[in-house]
Parts: sequence; C-alpha cells; structure tokens
Amino acid sequence: MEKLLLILGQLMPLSTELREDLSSKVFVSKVKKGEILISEGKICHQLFFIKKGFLRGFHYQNGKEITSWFGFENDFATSTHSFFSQKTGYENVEVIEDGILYGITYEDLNNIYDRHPEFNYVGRLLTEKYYLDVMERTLCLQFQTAKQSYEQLVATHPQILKRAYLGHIASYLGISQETLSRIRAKK
Amino acid sequence: MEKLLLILGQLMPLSTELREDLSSKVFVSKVKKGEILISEGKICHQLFFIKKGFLRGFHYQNGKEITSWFGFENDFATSTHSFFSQKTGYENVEVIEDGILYGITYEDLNNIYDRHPEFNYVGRLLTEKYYLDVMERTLCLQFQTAKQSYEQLVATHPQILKRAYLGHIASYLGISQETLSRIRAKK
DNA sequence: GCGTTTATTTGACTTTTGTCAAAAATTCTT
DNA sequence: AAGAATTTTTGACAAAAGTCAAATAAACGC
Repeated sequence: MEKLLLILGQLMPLSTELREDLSSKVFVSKVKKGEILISEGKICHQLFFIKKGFLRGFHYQNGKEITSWFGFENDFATSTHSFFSQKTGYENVEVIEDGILYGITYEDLNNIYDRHPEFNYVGRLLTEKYYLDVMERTLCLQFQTAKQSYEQLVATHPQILKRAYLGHIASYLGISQETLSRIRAKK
Repeated sequence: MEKLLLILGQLMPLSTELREDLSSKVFVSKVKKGEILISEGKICHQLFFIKKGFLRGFHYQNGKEITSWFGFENDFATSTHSFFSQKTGYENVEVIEDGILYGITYEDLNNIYDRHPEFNYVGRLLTEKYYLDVMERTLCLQFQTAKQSYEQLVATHPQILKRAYLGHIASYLGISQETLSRIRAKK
C-alpha cells in the first residue's frame, strides 16, 4: 500500500482524507503464474497496481494470441478498454510471474474522484503517460522492418527481453516467433 | 468558441468562472490547406480544437512520411508527445483541408487546470478517450493483413476514406500505397 | 538427476507485401 | 477548356516475413 501512495504522492500532495479513502478501498491480491485475472467477453471492474510480479494483456486475432502490453513492478494494469468504458472487452490479463497486486474497483475509484476532484489531476497525468506509451509503440509498429522493431525494443525496453517469452514478445512486435528467433540468431 | 464550450460542457457542467477563463485564453486560428501547424524538432506549445477542417499528424521514418492520425471536426489535435511532455517532438501537423481552429497554449491550459482543479476531470476523460482510440488502432496494426486493416478502416472510419489521400491512408495503415491501391481494385 | 513438458530454433517452402518505373486518371490553374 | 501538377493505378520483379513440421534446448516436477 505504501508503495502505491508513494507513487501517487509524487504526482501530487495527497490530503490525509484522500490517503485514508484510498487505503480503505484498495485491496491486496496475491497472484500466481498462469492465472487469468481478467477474461475477454466480460466487463472489467478492477484496476491493478503491480507491487511485484509481471503481467501481460493479450487478445485473440485470427485464432492467435496477440500480446498488447507487458506490466512490470509499479505499472498500472487492467483490461483498458473494458475498464474505462465499462463495456465487455476483448482483452485478457494473465500473470506471467507470481506477484502482489493492489486493486481498486471502478466504482470505488470513481467515488474517490467524486469526493476528491483534485485527484483527477493524478488520473489525467497517469492516463497521459500511458497514452504516450501506446502512441510511441504504434509508431514503431506502423512502418519498421521486423529487425528494426526488435532493435528498438532492445534499446527501449530491455526488461521485456529479459523476462517475457519469445512468443509473447513476437506477437507484441507484430511478427511471428520464428522470424524473431531468426533475427536474434543473426546478431 | 460556443461549439467547444458545448462539447466540454457535455462532459461536466462548467462554472461561469471556468467558462470565462477558457473564453479569455482560447484563440481562433484560420488555417489553409498545406500549412504546417507544428514542425518536428520543436516544442509544441498549442493544443487545437478543430471547429472546421481536416488535419493530420505525421512523422518521417526511413525517409518516408508516416501518418499517425487524422483529425476531423470536433477533434482535438496537437503534436501529442511534444505537447504533453513539453519536449521537442518528432511529429508534424499538417492542414489537409482549410479550416478554423480554436487553440490554447500549454501554459494557459495548465493555469486553468490549477485554478479549476475539477477541470482535470474533463482532461482525464478526453485523454482516456484518445488513449482508447490509439490502443485500438495499435491492435489493428499489430497482426492483420493489409486487407483486413483496410476493411476495418472502411467499417470504423469511413470518413477517413472519403477525405484523405490514398498515400496518407496507406501509411496510416502501415502499408504501401501500391498495396492499398491493389486491395481497393480487387473489391 | 531423469523423464516430461514447454519453449525456442532451424529448414524448406509459400505468400504477402514492398519497390521501382511508367501509365492513367484526377484535380487545379489560369 | 487546355495544360500542368498531383494523385492513383498497374506491371514486373525482389525482398521480407509467414507457415508448417521437425529438431533442439531449457525448465519443471517428482
């Protein structure tokens, strides 16, 4: 809990009431490798903060698993589309390494936004950050060779290379696992 | 100006002071086809609301222009990365059809956020919306054939097909103009 | 530590898409 | 309306990446 409040507190001083409100609503959840936290086709009610562990979001396309993001310590994670829109989503969230998560429900979070309008500042800033992340990723996917995409990932997100499966990385880059394996072999 | 306040007002009731603050800071700008509003390598200081007209964001990769987004009436537009981070950016913003824009500077906008903390709610909501838009786009780019990408665009954003150049659409989809032309011919 | 399961690599071949160049079509200008 | 400029289409070929199948390699359970 402390870690989360620390991170949020770095963005904006948190009033005592806000800290208490957050503390009373945030729950802790221990998760095991292989566990599916959120399944496609359902409405996602929780937003998670990763204290420890490693998650990924993925969906199916043409019968294949496509990884859409990786989540590490101190990241926030959820089935983005479903959580924000509160409609059924296409995204699954899977635990890749055992971990400890802090969670909050959509309802509780929005109550906190209502009671503490200034907390929207934190929400805005974090959303902007994740927005920029996806944007940059999109630009990479849009017009690079498989090799360029891989090298960019090596340069910008070495932790993904270290901790994720090759197949997951390949689909994250939008290329086949075999192609990625060959690119690596040639270095 | 009215149109902008109307759109913002649909997200949250705006106090009189907030409306006045916004009105006093937002400027109007008439733009002509071909005009470059924002250039790469510079810090982008303005956020625009498109009252009328048609814009696109693009950058260069391997010597080619890559379109990263299209902006229509009632959309917000800026060099996203540069504006939010206030660092130099790689993105250019170009006017494709003559238009009328409402603009606000980064400084003025943040002063408004400071003076009206509840306005962060609007900022958060809009950011979430644009975040989801990019996310969805990314998923499409990640693992579809050129044909699938095109058909999805036809289905979800027909207005882009109607108003944008083929070359711009092709780079937006991450495919060559020739391939896109061939896909269209075969229908 | 051994066998089993899971993940990665490699090979042969196919498909898709990109590239370059030129032709056709469309739009703009005066 | 004619000519210029721009945009789109088409053709021939090359390169990149995907697919399927099998072989290694690594990780896991007992």
